[in-house]
Order: sequence, then C-alpha cells, then structure tokens
Amino acid sequence: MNRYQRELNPEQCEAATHLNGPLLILAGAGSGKTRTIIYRTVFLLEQGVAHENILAVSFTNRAVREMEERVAGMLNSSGIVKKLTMSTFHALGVRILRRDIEALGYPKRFTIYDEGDQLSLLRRAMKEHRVSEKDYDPKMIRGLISNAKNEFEEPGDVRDPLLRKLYKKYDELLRVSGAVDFDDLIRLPVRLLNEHEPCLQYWAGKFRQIMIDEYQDTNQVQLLMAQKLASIHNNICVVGDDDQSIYGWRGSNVENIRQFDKSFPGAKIVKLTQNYRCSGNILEAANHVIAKSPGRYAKKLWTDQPAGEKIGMKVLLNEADEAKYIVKEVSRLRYEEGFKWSDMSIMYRTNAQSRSFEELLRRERVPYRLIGGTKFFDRKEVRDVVAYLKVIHNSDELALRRVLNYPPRKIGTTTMDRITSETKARECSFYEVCEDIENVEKIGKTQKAAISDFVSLIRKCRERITSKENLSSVAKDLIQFLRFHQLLYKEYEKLSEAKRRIENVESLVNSIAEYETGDKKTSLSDYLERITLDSTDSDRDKAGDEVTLITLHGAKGLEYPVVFLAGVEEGFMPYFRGSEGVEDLEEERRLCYVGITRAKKKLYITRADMRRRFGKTLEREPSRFLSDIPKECWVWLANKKAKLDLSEGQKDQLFKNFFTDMQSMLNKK
DNA sequence: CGCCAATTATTTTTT
DNA sequence: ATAATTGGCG
Repeated sequence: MNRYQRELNPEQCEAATHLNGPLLILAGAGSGKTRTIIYRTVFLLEQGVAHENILAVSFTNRAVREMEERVAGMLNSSGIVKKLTMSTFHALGVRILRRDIEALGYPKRFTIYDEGDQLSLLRRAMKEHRVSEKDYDPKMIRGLISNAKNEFEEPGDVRDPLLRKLYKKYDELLRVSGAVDFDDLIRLPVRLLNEHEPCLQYWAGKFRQIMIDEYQDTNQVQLLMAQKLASIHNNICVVGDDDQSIYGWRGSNVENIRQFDKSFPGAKIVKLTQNYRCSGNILEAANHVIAKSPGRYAKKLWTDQPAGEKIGMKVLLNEADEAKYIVKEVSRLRYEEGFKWSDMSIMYRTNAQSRSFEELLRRERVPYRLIGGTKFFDRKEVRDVVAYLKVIHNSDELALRRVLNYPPRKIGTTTMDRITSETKARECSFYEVCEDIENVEKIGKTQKAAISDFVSLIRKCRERITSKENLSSVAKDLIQFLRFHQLLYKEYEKLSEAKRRIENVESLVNSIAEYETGDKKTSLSDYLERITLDSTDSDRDKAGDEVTLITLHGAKGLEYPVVFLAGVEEGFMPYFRGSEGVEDLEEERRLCYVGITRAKKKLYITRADMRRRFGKTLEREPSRFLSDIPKECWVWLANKKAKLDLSEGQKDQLFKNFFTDMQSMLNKK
C-alpha cells in the first residue's frame, strides 16, 4: 500500500493519483478537497513533473496562501513551492499581461483600476456622452459592462446602442489612462492567448499540469482562459462543488462545472462524498436542504460520525434579543462547555447584520473579529491617502482629480474642467498641465498658486522616494504635512468616528512599513499593485482566540465547531433585493446549504420576529428552507437556567479561562 | 469656491 | 440610522 492509499480514502486517492487528461473532482462540503489537491500536487512532483510546469489557480489570496503553506508543509521545503505557480486568476492574468500586453496596444507598465476607479472612469464616459446619472445608474452600467467583458464581448458585439457607446468610451478612457480593470485581467490574457501565438506557446507550453480550485465560481471568460492554457497538454484538473455555487450574481456560471465534460471532452469525474466535517444531524439537515436543488450532480454526502447533537432552533423577538441570546450562549459555551472563542462563529446574510452582534460582544468583553464589511482599502480616508501615493507613483489622473482639492485648496469643478479642456488642446496629461499651470489661461491666481504648491509637494515626495527613502516615512510626513488628522476631526462631527478613521490612516502607514520589512525588493508600484490585487487586511488572517463574525459568502471554505446561523428568515434567506424579490432562489438555497455545512459539532439556527431595517420595523417570517430540515434533526431551544452547582473540574476550568482572558487582554494593550 | 441644509441611498461581494 | 451626495446661497 502506498502513501496515497494509506492516507486518503479511495475516491480521494483516485483523484490525487490521476495523471493525464481532464479531471473533475466533485468535492462535497467537508470532503477533504484541499487535502486531495495538495496530495495531487505532491504526486505530480513525484511523477517527475517539473515545478515550473505546474499551475494551481484559485479565487482568493487566502486560498492560495493556504495551498502554498500546506504543500510546503508536506515537502518540508518552502523553496520548492516558490517555483510552482500558485496564484489567483487575477494575479495570473497580470503575469500574462506584464509579458505581452504591448501586443494589444497597452503600455507594459499598465495600472490596475479597482471597482471604485472603474466607476469614476465610467462617470466621465457618461458625462462625455451626456448620459445623465439620473436616468442610468452608473453602478448598473458598470455591472453591464462587466458582464459583457466576462462574456468575452467586445463593444461592437453589444446589442444595446447606449451600452455599446458607453462600453466603447469607457474602454477608450482606460486605454488613454494606460489602465486595465479587474475584468480585463482575465479578458485581455484570453485575447492574447487567442491572437498572439507566441503567448499561447509560452503559457500553454509551460503548464503541463493545471489545477483550478472552486471551479463552480468560474465565469465564461475564465473558462476560455482555462481552455486556452490547457490547449497543448490537456491536463486540467478542476475541483469544485456545484452545490456551493453562490456567486452567480457576480457572473459565475454553475454550468461550467455541470458541463465540464463538454468543455473538456473525455473528462473523468471523481466524486468525493464522504464528509469529515459535520456530525450526523447537521449533515442530514444539509442533505435535505440541498436535495431539492434542480440540475445538480447526484451525490449524497455521508459520514461515519455519530449523529451528534441536534440542531438548536430559537425564535427571538427582535434583532437585539437575537444578539443577546447568541452572545449569552457564546459565553456559556466558552465558560461552561470548554469551547474556545475561536471555535465559534456567527454567520449572517448581510454585513449590516453584524452590527447588533458587535455592539453586544464589545459590551460583554467577548473578543471577536469581524470579517468583511467595507474592505480596509475601500475606506474613504484610506483611499484618499492611497490616491496621493498613486499620484506620486505615476500622476494617475483619477487619483489626481481625487486629491487635487483634498484637503480643500480652493480648486473646484470650474478649475478642474479648465484643466481638462487644456489637456485636450495640448494633447498632454492632466498632471503635465498642472506642472505648467502658470501658462494656462483663465485660471485664478489663488488656484495657480495652490496647484503649483501641490506639484512641488508631489515632486518633493518623488525625490525622497527615488533617493531610496522609506516609503512609510514619506507617507507619514505627507499625512502630517497635509494635516490629515485635523482634516478628519473637522470632517466628522462624532469624535469616535474621526478617531476610527485616523486609526485607519495609521494602519495604512503600518501596512506600508510592514511591506517594507523583510528582504524582498520593494517599490511603490509593487505596493500599489499588491493592495489592489490582495486587499486582505494584514491582520485578518492572524488568528487570535476570537469569535468570528462573517457573512455566508465569506464563510465558504471555512469550518467551525460551533456555528450560529442568524436571521434565518424570509428576506435574508432567501434574500429579497429591493422590490424585485428573490433574484435566484436556487442560489439562495445553496447559500443556506453552505451555511449549515460550516458547522462541525453544534449548529444554532436563530431568527427574529421583528427587525428594524432602514429605520422601519418589519415583521419577519421563518425562512422557507427551514421546512426542508427533517424534524428529527433539530430541537427548540429553551432559555437556559443559570448553572449554579459546578463541579470542581468546572470551577478549575472557569478560573483558568479567566486567567487566560486577562493575559490576552494585557497582551493586546 | 465653500458651507450648510436637504435629500438620498445603503445592506450578497472572491479580484 | 447613518453616511454620502447634491443644491442653493453667501
């Protein structure tokens, strides 16, 4: 018996030791998916596939890091892992583009625009075409353009004349800015692979073995990319679970995984159906919820674990009571049942639901970490500082427009518009006009002085950076010089709000300093690219002993001994979007399934009868998915009586817990 | 152009 | 409920 047979179950082993031809690994929730692909990577290396010929792609930086760490752990060498290409789809796209993008007429040193940048650019496109933002919501148009790009449609392919016009203009603006958006990071590499033979030869030749994780989340253009990359060696292994496809509203197409053997003829399919995560009752409930889903691969997860505890259901009066109940239960599990804080997770559908839990957890001094919400680098105050860095880096016009009058320098729309028209007259960049502002007509004296001060500020920062000064110290001085703190105090009435934002600005400086420590070569452009491609809060992954608050989407791929599914009501699960009602009921069902299958030992399902939303009180009904959970799997939870008579062992535990709590509190300060 | 008051949107989200 | 945006006025 070899190592693979010994350490994997028969299905996992079959998948891990598959060598040639397309392979689909249908990996049910908790079926040891990651384990299987780690073993397969090692297997490939053992079979003599060279490191540089292996590509592993996933969606999130977190998943990539996990894969890297676990492969390194198995090989006892992190040096080898560096030669494997493990990457997100988007980071891989960047690599392909950095090599050959000039063939498409973009500059080699293109910049990457995130969603916010996209929106600013689109607004300008709409302005130029005199399309009113009142008539057409830029966010919606952005979504439509994004859909078109993800379907690999060029502007000319778009039916709707208005959309065609805006898409075209938007792409033109990207081009003159020397920028690409997130969607382009997949779409343009596909164009290169299609149109530029040397590019195809290089990449499709290089990757003899390709693995793609979370394949159920791929969209049309990602499928095209996969097909192109696999077109020479035809060794593509995708891993995923159609039951966990929850990103359809972002353009992912569950049919990609359901029709895998159509995209890659002759594909072998291996199903991993043994679940190692959930106890019996939890898995039983999950199986019943998902069973109704139409068009899925037939598979029923099974476990050899005992039935375990039944799922606890609880109905509360309102969201405050729901939070009270859960937080009390969390504490009880910690102090009476010996769970760690980090064993427990509270999950909900929308980020806004986290608030009531946060407030109470803070009040009760329960350590928690909140995952998701407005991402760190999307916060206004952080974006403002980053915009300065972008201006310093390459005079990026969008960034420049953002900060030219922030902090206020008496430069308003009139002046901005005049500069814009000057760029057209002179056929030069926005920044170049600013540099030569003295010779621009019709600009006020005050404005001219302000702009030339601004330009010399940027110049000074550039000089300091080219003379190898630390980025973080330049940023620090810049913030001080701009009197950013005072600005924030002025901008926010609430002192606590201003302080929070100042903290964020400080965290940004810390993030730069952290980036600079270590022996890797660092540069401003590399830092900026990193934060657009990997917006992971640097402290998000550091695991302390904390209760996790997370949305169902964020929880995919995670597991906890104890899960609280909160707000399991019509409106949240399934989610009602505005007046349109449910967007995709089946996807909502899958989301519910994802939530249930996160729990290993204990699952609580709670809901409230009433809820305040946008300041109005609403009556809430139980989620329709609850009726699919068999009666034998769950029980109503009563209010717990305080336990008065503790055993000696329990008292001892309580004391220990108290002690470690104090310790961690002190460490934090 | 800056400031204040009124108005309006915001609550799925890997990159 | 709250933060961000917009519109009118000085």
